[in-house]
Amino acid sequence: MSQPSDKKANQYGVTPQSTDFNDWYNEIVLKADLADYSPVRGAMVVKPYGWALWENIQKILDGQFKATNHEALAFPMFIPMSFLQKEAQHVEGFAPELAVVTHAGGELLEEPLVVRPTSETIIGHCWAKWLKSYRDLPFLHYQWGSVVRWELRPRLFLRTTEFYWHEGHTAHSSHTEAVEETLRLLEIYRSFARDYAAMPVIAGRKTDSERFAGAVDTYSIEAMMGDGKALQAGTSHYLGQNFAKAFEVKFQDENQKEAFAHTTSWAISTRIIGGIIMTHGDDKGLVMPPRLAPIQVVIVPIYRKENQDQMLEAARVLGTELKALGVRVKIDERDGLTNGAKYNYWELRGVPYRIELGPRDLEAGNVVLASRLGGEKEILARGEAIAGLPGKLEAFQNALLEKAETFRNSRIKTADTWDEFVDLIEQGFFVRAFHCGEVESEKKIKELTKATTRNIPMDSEGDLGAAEEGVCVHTGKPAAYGKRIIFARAY
RNA sequence: CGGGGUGUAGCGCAGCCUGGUAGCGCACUUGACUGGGGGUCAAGUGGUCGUGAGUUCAAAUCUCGCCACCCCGACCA
Repeated sequence: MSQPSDKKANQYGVTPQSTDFNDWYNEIVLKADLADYSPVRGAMVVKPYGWALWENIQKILDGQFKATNHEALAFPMFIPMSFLQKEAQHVEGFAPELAVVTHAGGELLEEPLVVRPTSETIIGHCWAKWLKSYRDLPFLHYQWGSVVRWELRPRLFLRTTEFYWHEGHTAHSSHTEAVEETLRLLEIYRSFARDYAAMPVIAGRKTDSERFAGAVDTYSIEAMMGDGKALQAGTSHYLGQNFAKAFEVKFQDENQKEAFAHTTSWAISTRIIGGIIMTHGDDKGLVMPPRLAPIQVVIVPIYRKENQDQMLEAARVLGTELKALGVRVKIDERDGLTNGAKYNYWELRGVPYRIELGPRDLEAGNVVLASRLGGEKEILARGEAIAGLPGKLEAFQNALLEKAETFRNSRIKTADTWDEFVDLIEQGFFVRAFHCGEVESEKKIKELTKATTRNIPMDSEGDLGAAEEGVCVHTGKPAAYGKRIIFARAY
């Protein structure tokens, strides 16, 4: 662990966000014990604390999938190379980043196997076998697993060679139903990000150039990181009949006619952990949203040698009472560290609340409560503190969301002229602007400003999605989409 | 692949110019003292100096090749 003597590090041993946001991010991930580098470039090791966070994310999302009648299953990680080639856009999109197995069992394989970059193709293949009648539909499937994309510039959590996710795949008899499904998942993602990760996101449809390889429409939730850059935190795709036609996913409909299924796919990956870090983290380290935090409250017993056993025991009893209320508690029983070192240790790891329990408190029947969001430490009567903690955790959750929302709202601006647009992007804002919808123009904008279209906000996004007419901020042509869209530099 | 940079203990670095057989801080181990915001003292563990070759009595240090990693750009959940 680096010390305050490090060149760029602050008193907490971390490069401040304002000095270098990227360095800050990398250091936090490593020092907070979320992940580590592996011997393979770009492939990360997720450490227990990071995985515990991911497990909490999985639990919530998995519950929501099941509540909407989806079924979990598992497809293999190896896909015949020829499958990828069946959907033209798809192979074009993924070819550069495929990892391919050419040898197995000591022999050259007749057909190379792709390590799945995503599973639309192999699932399409299987569905074709399973689907006979409209009565079989819909297929509402999803799987938890990992996929491999040979990225050129990996970053812990944000862009790793192998990453963990769930991928949902559904097949429907009608266009309408498939589109409903696509939007249903977008809403599940939006509310998950907001209500659990405390990340305010903009739900919207992607423009042509940002669409998933092989999709008819791609929807995303876009979050704003602490440096103003955008992070695509989840996607939901309406695939139309593209994959159904490539894999002959067809059935006999009510009118005894042969029809192709309409399919969707959707995903949230471990990337969202990077999003949580960069949305809430500060110069002391992580700040975990309580609803996802592996540890919600840490108890630091304060003692001297002569009362060590007594204080540890008191801490354990307190911990047990909190656990009984459903609070995720950790007791820091490590000896030989000063209290200050422990405080910093848990603050770096973003634990929302810390209870200090010392001899004076024990005698007076009090505890000291400190919030990761700062402010004065509170001295509370023991019983009151215990009973009040679940409520405080909720309040903490809300405060985090509010903080993130205030920050985000202050960094979304509207531009009507090109000069304005460039200036705002340069300053790191999300920019609402009209666009003509031409892919060439999007490319040019990216070249000139490094900004891309994030999405076309849904009508439900309030002012951000309000209907409005205007002319393209880049070409001056009439605007497409009937509203302003979001531009930003992105991860 | 293009541009830049770095490889010396787990991490961060010094030593290299001017060759003489490796050092500092943190971490780690042991003990004592300490203990309400990153403690003190003492004693320790840990390195074929990225790799191969060359020059030399002698190479972390000089020469040449190779490799790896990091940062910036194109790609992306």
